[in-house]
Amino acid sequence: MKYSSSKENYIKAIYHLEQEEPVVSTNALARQLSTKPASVTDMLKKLHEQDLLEYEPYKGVRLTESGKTVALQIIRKHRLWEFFLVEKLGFGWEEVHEIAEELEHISSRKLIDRLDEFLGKPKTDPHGDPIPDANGKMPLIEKICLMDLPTGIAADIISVSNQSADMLDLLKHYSIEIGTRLEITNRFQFDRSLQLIVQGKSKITISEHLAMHLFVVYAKETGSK
Amino acid sequence: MKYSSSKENYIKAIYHLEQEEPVVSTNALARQLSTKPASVTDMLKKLHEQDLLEYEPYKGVRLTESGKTVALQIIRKHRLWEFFLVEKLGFGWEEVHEIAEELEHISSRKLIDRLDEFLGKPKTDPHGDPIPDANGKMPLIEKICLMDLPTGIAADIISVSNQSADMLDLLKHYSIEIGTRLEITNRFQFDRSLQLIVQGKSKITISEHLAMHLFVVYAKETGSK
DNA sequence: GGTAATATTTAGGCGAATCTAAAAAAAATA
DNA sequence: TATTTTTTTTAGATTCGCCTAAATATTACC
Repeated sequence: MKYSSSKENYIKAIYHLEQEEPVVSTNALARQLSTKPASVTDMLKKLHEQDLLEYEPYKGVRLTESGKTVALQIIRKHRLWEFFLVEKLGFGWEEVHEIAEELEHISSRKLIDRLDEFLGKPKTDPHGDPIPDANGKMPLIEKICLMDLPTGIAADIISVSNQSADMLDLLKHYSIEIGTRLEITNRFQFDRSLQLIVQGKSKITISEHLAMHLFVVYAKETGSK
Repeated sequence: MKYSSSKENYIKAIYHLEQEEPVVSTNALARQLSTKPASVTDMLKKLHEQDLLEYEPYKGVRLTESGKTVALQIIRKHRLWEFFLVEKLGFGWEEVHEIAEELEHISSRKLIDRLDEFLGKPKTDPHGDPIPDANGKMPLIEKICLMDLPTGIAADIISVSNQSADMLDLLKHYSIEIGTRLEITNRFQFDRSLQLIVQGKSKITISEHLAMHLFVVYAKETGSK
C-alpha cells in the first residue's frame, strides 16, 4: 500500500508523539506538523478510514498495528538515509535531517533493503537512534544514560554517536569500544554521572555527557531462561 | 527556486521532446506525460508565467534559457541517481529508471553535488546517457556509431553501457578499454559496421551492435587552435 | 477556397490538502 | 454545579493538478 507524503508525515508524527503519551491529541499533532487543528481533524478521518489509526471524535488517536507498521517503515527509511548521508557523503549529523525528510518518502522497498545492505545493516543512525529492521523490529538499543539503574543487566556497546577525536580519545582512556560489555552499578544524582563495570572487571565513572553518546544493546541472557 | 514534482516532470518532458523537434506540441506532451491535452494547457500557462517557457496559444512551446537550466539539473539528478543505484546498490540498469523518477525530485543541491563526488563524477549513466555537470553542461559524449564519419577527429572511450561478461570479452579481444583512443576511418553501409584505428596503431572493424555500446568523448585538440 | 479532420483551449468540476471562522464538546474552575 | 476556557470539529473556501465535454483555432484535403 502506498500513501501520500502528507499522510506519511502524519503517521510518523503520531508514532513519535505516542512515545510520550499513550493517546495523541489533535492540538499536539497540529503543533508537531506546523499545521492547523482543523486540517488535522480532516486528515485523521481519512487515516481512520484506511484503518491506520483508532479515532473517535474528541478522543484523540492511536495508531493501529497496521499504522505502526507503516510508521516503522518510514522511520527505517529516514534513519538509513541519514546514515548514508553522513557515512557515505560526508554530511555533518546536524544537517541531514531535512534531506532525509524528503528521502524517506521514496517508495521502493527494494531500494531501501539494498541501501540497508550497502550500508552494512547499521543498528543506529548518526544521532544514535535505532533503525528498525526490514520487518519493522527495533533493535533493543538505548542510550546508556537512559537505562534503568538497578538492573544488573549487562549491555554491550553497539555504537557511538559521535566520532570526534576527543570522543575517541576519551573512550580509549576508559577502554571502551564497540562490543565492550558494561554494567551500571550507580547513578550519582548530583551530576547524573554513571558508575559502570567494564568487561566485568574495572570500575569506572563517566559523565552524563559521555553517557548520552553511548548506545547499548541488552546482552543476551546467559543461560537461564 | 523550487518547483513541484509535477512541474519538474513537464519541464523534463519538454526538454526531451525538444531534442526531436524545435517546438513541442500540446498533444506530444500529453502523450509523453500520460495525461490529457487540457491538463497540459493548464500547466503550460503556469510555467509560462514563471518564465520557464515561451508559450503562445496554439503555437506550441519551447523552454527558455531558465527552463533549460532547470531541465538539466533534473536530468543531472536523474542520471546520477541511476548511476548510484547500479554501481553502488547493484541494481540492473533496466530497473533503475522508475526509482530515479522519484529520486530526481529531491531538492537539496548539496546532496546532489556530494553524490556526484562520491560516485567519482561519472560522465554517463548506466544507459550511457551523458550526465550534465554542476553547471548544467553536457559532456561531449556520443555513441561512437553516431559520430560523423569523415572527421578524422580522435575520440576517447569514456564508458561502456554494458558490463556483461560477453561484452568485456569482446572488448578485450579488440584491446579496447576506458581511455582508449579511437579514430573512425570508414562505415560499411551494408551492416553499418565501423572501421577504427585503435590507439593510433591497429586497424579493426566492429559491428554496429558493439558500436552502439561504446561512448566516446571528443579528444582535446592536440596543439593547434 | 471551403469543408472536414485534427489540435488546442476554455469552461466547469473533482479530490487532496490546506486554511479561517464559527459551532460544539470537553475540561477546568469558581 | 454553572460558567468560563480550551480543545476539537464542522462548514465553507482556496490552490494544485488533474479530468470531461464543449468551443474554437489550425491544418489538411477535395
